[in-house]
Amino acid sequence: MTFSYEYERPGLTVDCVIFGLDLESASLKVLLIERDLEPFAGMWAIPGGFVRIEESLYAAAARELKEETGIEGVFLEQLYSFGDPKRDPRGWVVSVAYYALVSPEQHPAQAATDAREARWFPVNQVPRLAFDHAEILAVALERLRGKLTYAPIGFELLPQKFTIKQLQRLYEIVLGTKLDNRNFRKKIFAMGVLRELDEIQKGVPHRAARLYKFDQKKYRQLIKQGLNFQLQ
Amino acid sequence: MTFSYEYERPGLTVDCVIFGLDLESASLKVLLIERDLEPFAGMWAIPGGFVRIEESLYAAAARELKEETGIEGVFLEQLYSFGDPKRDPRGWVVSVAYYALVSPEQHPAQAATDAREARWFPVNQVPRLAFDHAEILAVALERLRGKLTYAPIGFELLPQKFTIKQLQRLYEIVLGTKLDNRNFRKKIFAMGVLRELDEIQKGVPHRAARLYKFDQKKYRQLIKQGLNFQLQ
DNA sequence: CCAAAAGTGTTCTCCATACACCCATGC
DNA sequence: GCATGGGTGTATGGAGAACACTTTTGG
Repeated sequence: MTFSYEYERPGLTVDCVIFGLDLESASLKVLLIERDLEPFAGMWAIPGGFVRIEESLYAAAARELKEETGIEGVFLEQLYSFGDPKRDPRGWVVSVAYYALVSPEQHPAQAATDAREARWFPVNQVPRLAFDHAEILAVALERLRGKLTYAPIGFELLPQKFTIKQLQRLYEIVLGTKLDNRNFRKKIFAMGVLRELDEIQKGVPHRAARLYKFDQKKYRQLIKQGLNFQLQ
Repeated sequence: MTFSYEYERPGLTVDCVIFGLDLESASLKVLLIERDLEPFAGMWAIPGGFVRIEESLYAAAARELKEETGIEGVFLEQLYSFGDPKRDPRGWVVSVAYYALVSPEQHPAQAATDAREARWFPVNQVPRLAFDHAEILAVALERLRGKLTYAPIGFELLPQKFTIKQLQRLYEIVLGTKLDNRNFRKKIFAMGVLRELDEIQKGVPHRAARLYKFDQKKYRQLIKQGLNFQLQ
């Protein structure tokens, strides 16, 4: 390794795959923006942009997320870096991809800086995407499905207060399986990471379900003790 | 996202955390190089270097691995990208870290381009490292331990032909646990990813153990069928 | 023949699964 | 009172964990 100025430098971007859960349509969605600028103007893409100097990768991802979609304060984790020399027609641009988990009702699609429009698409009905964004989305989906079974990140896709049935549907939708409600309840309660609230659902035309919260404190204690969250 | 030349560009490096298993000393080791150049000259570091234009990230990692240690043709996978603006005293340098798995007897430490020396260190006895390499190593270790339990990457750390006991020791060493040999055998055989060879160990002062090979074909069939490798 | 590691079965416990009915509420 | 989803218990099978002795080989 020698001094860096002897070497060509790539452009560096971050891209944020934003997942949201739509319980009504029972589908996992991804937030895309319609590009306003070349290259790929008019095409749909994962929101993202160039990293600024003196900015960490995480900070850049969080900034782009906010600038392009208005979303902030959500789960955001690095996914993978994409550096195929041909991935960007403008030249050598490496992208560090992140993925975010939000509950869409709290984050309606919102127009953005350099995009015409932002819109939620079901993950299995996305249009053709700019750059290598189809590949990035595929990697993100795989990560989400994998991580969901051994880490309690599912809660990030739900409102703070949720019913057990909603949590179960979340797993069914993302993993594409059917789960037995009795067994699911047993398992999720046995983990001891839910705090039962004194509230129930409002505005449903049938018996209202009890609401729960994810208990981060209890979860942290559990991992310290070496126990691991494992669903399915 | 606009044209890239409006933005500052970072230096881009790859770093390769190289893990090797030493069955004799029953320890997991990492291959480090002693830096010959500033910054951090004389200090130990993870091998790595700048990515060249027109080169994919994987290709850069594989090239650096070969140039700096002579190792090639081994398991090599992207780990994580590190972009803290202060991580390199020379300025803004982002690093995409990879990790490699090798069997050290097949890869004795070997001097390299811009290093004084290369040496294997037990992972819990590494010297102070240059840059943020201690953090990179920690992330790599965590990944290795995590992945070992659900993916058959352990074989990459052993010679092609190995005994069941060696495989068991591998898991014990990396995961830091003790395993029951009868249960371990049952489980590993039940997976059906080992091919029994007509050979036995040579040169041991006691009963020689049968040798096995990892059967990649069978493994691929199994994942196609949806079965998953799960140990512990 | 002795040291050292290889190799082998059984029991028990617990967790995952399968499965069907009553309950509470809004309309 | 009825439709709709909420909420509950039990029986069974299978996998993981615990556990100790015999076999083989080289020296």
